[in-house]
Amino acid sequence: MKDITPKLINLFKQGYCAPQISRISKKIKEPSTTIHYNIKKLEKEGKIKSYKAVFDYKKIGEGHCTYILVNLLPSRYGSPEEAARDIAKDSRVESIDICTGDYELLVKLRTKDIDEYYEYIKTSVKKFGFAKTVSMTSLKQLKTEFVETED
Amino acid sequence: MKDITPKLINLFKQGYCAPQISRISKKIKEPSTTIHYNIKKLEKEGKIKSYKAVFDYKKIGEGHCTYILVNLLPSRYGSPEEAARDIAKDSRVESIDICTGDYELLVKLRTKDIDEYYEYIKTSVKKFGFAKTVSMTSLKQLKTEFVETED
DNA sequence: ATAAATAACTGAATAATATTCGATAAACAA
DNA sequence: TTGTTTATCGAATATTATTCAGTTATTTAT
Repeated sequence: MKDITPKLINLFKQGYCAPQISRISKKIKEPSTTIHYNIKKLEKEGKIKSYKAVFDYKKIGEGHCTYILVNLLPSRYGSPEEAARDIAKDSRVESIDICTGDYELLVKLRTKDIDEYYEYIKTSVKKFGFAKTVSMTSLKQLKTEFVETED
Repeated sequence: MKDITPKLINLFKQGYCAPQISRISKKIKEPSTTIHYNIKKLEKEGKIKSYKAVFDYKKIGEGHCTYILVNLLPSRYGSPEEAARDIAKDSRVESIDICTGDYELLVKLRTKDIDEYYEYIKTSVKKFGFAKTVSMTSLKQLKTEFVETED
């Protein structure tokens, strides 16, 4: 057996999906060629960046999700943006924002479990120069799990 | 001219996309029927929930993004989950998590501009019984749930 | 360890879908 | 107005997904 599942998940995180023109055509009752024309236009304008899969993260072994508010040591990087670019390289970092307020960065981290999360914090404090962090672990994600099923 | 664009964006937020089996087949050099079989399996297991488009939110007029940490009035709802379900109904709420820490909810809000954001806060404090909120407006998104941002 | 049952893989055929093309119509600019 | 660009859309073509059936691999039961 060749376990291609991890490869598929990885590709779907990058994209490798496409719009369903004929289904959209039926839904909004316009010719499929018109739908096609309009979608290509959205893509050319850069309004649509890609198409990707939505996962049930628990089921793919990435169930632990934590939002980390970060204060950076002023000494380590020239700017929060520079730090953020470095932090973003880790594939477990799902998103990273530079924000207003008491904390410069908001890092959304997905790990297998709390142990992997703890290990991440420990190494990152050193590696990136986190001066102070506040962690908010997600107990339940309501909106990302929402998928409409009516046709 | 029939402006289909808003309809398309709305549908793409729900799904209306599909995996590109033949492209994946070429990429990882496995027969397309094998790819097909494995993807269907992932779908049946619920590991993949749907396929969606990824937008450039600035370009589609949803450029203002704020993370709102929320304390709820204990009186209004029976549980934070109940409140979250109500809050999630607003299409401008991109995600909502029930979290550990000082604030029960983390709401990710996408609006056109700061004025719409302010209007949202004003009405939500009353409507959902927000006792206390802390707002972190995203100045720059280095990485989103979906794709890395290059600009 | 062996047999039976189940799950996974795959090529060939078919069904469904996207894309191209050319013609028309609508919107826009000078 | 007139010319120019943008948008719509049906018919033909190209590409892609899906089904099916045979095979192999893996797991389960005896």
